[in-house]
Amino acid sequence: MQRKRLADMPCPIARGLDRIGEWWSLLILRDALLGLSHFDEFQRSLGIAPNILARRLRALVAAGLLEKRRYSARPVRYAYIPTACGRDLRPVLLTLLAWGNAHFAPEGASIELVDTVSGAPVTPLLVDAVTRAPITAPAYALAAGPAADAATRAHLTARGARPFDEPPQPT
Amino acid sequence: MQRKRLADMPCPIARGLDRIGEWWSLLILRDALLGLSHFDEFQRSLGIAPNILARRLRALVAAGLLEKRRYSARPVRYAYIPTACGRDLRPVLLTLLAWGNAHFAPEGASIELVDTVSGAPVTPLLVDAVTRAPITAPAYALAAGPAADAATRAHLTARGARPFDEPPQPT
DNA sequence: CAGTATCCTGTCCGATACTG
DNA sequence: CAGTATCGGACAGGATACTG
Repeated sequence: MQRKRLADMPCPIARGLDRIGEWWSLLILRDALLGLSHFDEFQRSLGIAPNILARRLRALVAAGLLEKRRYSARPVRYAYIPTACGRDLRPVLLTLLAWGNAHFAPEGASIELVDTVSGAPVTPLLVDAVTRAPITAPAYALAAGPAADAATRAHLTARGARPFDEPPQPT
Repeated sequence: MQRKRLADMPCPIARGLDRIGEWWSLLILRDALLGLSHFDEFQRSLGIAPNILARRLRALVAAGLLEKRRYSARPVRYAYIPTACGRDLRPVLLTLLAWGNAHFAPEGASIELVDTVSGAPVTPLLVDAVTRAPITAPAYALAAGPAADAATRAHLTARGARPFDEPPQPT
């Protein structure tokens, strides 16, 4: 067993990672969400070897994040379009982008999220979809869900529904 | 060149990926944000080999996501605490968690985000931090920032500030 | 243009044994 | 308990050549 099966873990983060764990996958998805759909568009944009790109595209299609759609009969040509599942990854990409800009772009952002009307840069914020309250500790926490197994339940409750990131207490 | 240097790419997503690209990293961060801090806590929680855990912890400390803090003098013992940068990863983890629950948990969620007061499950939503408007296409888009190089700028403007995920047009 | 077919290398990771 | 030291296997990824 070279690699533990991420998809078998109960944690939804691990399950998600199983689909996008290879570091090309998210970059391909990023480009696909930007509107790229043809093989050579990805290739030029990413500078990726063709065999690797083919492999990753196949995996993403198999994982249900991309859809292979024929757009030309002769010669046979396929476009790779994000599925609903793939499009739902957008918030993940955007938070990741914000994080990268905040911490690893000392010279300023090279790509940023903007309001298309005003053109002004936008800071994304994660809130409760219902109350619109920012999701911060300790008002929100991770807890065992209905399908949690005993181990997961014990793991979470042992820590008393820890808020998931409260400031570390000084030791 | 066996692997392109993710950190050298202009895209903030790629830069971020460079820090958390190995699939253990996010799981370790997840546990660290849940409050785990000792070597054997991570080891038990993840079922990871000790040498790998040591390597990943070292990398995470080097990347500035974790801080190594001595909590015992004899024997010398260290705790691994998320830094501010590591804590800022929380929204990424939470959106990833929501995505995993939405798409890869057919039997229901095993771990979910809850309101600590009511105990009710919470759906996270990404909004504009200022206006609190949900970030959806085409009102928001990715655009070249102040530090964008010519290639990046061309790449983005060539598509006319594509909304980053508008529904694929039927072909 | 859109891939496929080979070959190769790096390294992530697992297993295990060992140490202060 | 908190790691380090070795060893080996699997595979992601790179380079390149080739095909309809």
